[in-house]
Amino acid sequence: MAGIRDVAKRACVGVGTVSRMLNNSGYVAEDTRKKIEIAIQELNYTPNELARNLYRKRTGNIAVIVPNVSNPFFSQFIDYMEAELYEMGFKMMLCNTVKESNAELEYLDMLNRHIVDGVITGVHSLDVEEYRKIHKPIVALDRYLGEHIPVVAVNHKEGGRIAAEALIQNGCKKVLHFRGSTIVESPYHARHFEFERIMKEHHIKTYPYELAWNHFDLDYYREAVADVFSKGIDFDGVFAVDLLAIECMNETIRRHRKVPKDVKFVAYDGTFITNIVEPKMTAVVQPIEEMAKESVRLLSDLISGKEYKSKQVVLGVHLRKGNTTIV
Amino acid sequence: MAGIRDVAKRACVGVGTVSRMLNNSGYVAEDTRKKIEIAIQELNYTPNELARNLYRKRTGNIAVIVPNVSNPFFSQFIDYMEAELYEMGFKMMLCNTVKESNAELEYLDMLNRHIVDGVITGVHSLDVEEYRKIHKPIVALDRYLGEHIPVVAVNHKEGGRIAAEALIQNGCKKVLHFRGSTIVESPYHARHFEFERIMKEHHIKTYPYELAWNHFDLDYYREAVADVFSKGIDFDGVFAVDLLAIECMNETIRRHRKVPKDVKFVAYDGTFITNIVEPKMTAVVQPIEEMAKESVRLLSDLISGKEYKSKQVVLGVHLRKGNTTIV
DNA sequence: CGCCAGTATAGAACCGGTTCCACATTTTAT
DNA sequence: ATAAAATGTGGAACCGGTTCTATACTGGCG
Repeated sequence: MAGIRDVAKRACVGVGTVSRMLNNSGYVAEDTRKKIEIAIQELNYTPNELARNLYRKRTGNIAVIVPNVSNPFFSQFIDYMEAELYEMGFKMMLCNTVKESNAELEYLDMLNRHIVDGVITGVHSLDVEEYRKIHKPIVALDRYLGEHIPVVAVNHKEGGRIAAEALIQNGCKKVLHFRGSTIVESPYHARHFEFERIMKEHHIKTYPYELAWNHFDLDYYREAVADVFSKGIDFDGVFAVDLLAIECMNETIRRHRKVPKDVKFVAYDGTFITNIVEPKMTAVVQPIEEMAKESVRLLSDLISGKEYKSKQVVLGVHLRKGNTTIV
Repeated sequence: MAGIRDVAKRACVGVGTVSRMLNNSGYVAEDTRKKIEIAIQELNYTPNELARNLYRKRTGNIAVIVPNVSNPFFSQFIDYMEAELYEMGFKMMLCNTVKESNAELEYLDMLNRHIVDGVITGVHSLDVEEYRKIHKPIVALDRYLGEHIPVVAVNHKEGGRIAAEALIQNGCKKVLHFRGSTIVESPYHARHFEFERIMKEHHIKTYPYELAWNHFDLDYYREAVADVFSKGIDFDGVFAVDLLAIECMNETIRRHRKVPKDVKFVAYDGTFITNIVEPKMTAVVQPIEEMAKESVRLLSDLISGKEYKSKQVVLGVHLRKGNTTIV
């Protein structure tokens, strides 16, 4: 593999001159430039980014840590993320962490080892204390990791309110409410809290069903739905995350109850899967693209050492009406 | 940031000794080891992987190029991929290419620039000629790129046969057949070819509908379905990839035709979305996990320069019966 | 005419690791 | 006892870039 010294020798110039020409920095005479170009052509030379990065102390890589890419919420997030990072000249390193709990720590260590320039973390597993020690470019997705780490979050309280209001307007009286585990600390509790509060305010009965903290898969959701039905709970409205809401609706239909006539559904997340079921699901939509955009913005500000204005970005959610609610 | 020379100085040893200790290579006396360990602790030293990689001429990064991660087939593939690569000590660089056509070329150039050690490509866009020039570790997913590039493919012919037989056994007489673009050269044509052949053999009418080569998104599929219905095509069976089959089924249901009574559906891919629609979709299931495993195996053989046995891996598919077919 | 700013270049030093070579000391084998 | 082998170590050279310093030549201006 030809190196810059080979090019320099061939073009009868110094290595510095070749480097200056490649980077368009400093003076290079026009005919010198020509000579070097020819030498590069002849030797089929490509600069070694590794050597470059060693000197510059940066890699252009960003690690994005998520629990599970198969989940549509995360796959859409990753999709937008890659586009945003590409736009800013970064490459995306994707890290799944469901498999092992110490993987998160290992990935964070990549910051010290100069493998990545920054990390965007969307997982809720590691002890927050671990992050307190790290003073490197990190952005958290929907999770508080201490004052020094910026957060991109959604307005969960508003999300809970919107969902509650939708079900109330549809005349629901007995609402099945699947909620995230209270074991983990997360901003999303606000959504369930607000939902319950408003329901109580309107004297509407709810059946809160608490889910396990570490399961997001179809099989688990199916079990939860079976559990609910086996208990013979009678409901006319459901609030749950996309996949679970869908499973619940399918079971409802299989039991010959009409949607939305007998039972109304409001999903939370609003990923594409709420649009591929029949009837289309009414959903509180998270602004996934915005979340990706803001994450990248905050992170690149951190990396370039720029003074960023807001350490905390809270994005709004909105209701997308489908056909699982009537009004 | 402390470097290896700082550690050496602090521990009163040579840099070579520190390096040997860190890599467990060569001789290091027990008490020297202790001294160095203490120095590392005190300085909070972490080796710079960039410098290491420069010398070793490897990065431990693999680029995985897919058209679109949001697509469940690719998101599941990526999910398995990451796990496999992690297992082998690699990090995964994820590259989406739908956005720009020259992105693929740019990502391939990362091989020359020593940003990645290998590439696994699951896209069908670039001119095959481009690949012929590159003699670096590349594995193709379901695509022939010349003799020197190993391929992981599925047995599409078998897939086409299985789908055809399923629809025939269900008594379909007029089958709507969505097929991939014939512009790109790909092994998947075998599936459509075999499907059509068997249908013709059984004197069953088909409506082949050719899709654009570079669209895999819901909106495009929706358009295609609308197009078919607007043409008033009359069908009692459908063969299409997951998402498209689902869209088509939903539209069928919306037009008050019964599934599977009036129309039968067989999807191709069998990702999780075929299991979350009602009725569950009968599908020809691709062995996504195997594909990921084999891709990584082939690639790591290429990287380590090992003589690999099979340049071409063909994996089997199977039918998973859902409720969009009767028998 | 002499001085200075601008243009142009070569090559040494550096980034932070790894490996290799030279050399010293200890252990084992003959 | 002594050669040979094993153990242990320091530091130079190297990986392939970038930047900095030193040096030289040019042209414009007082």
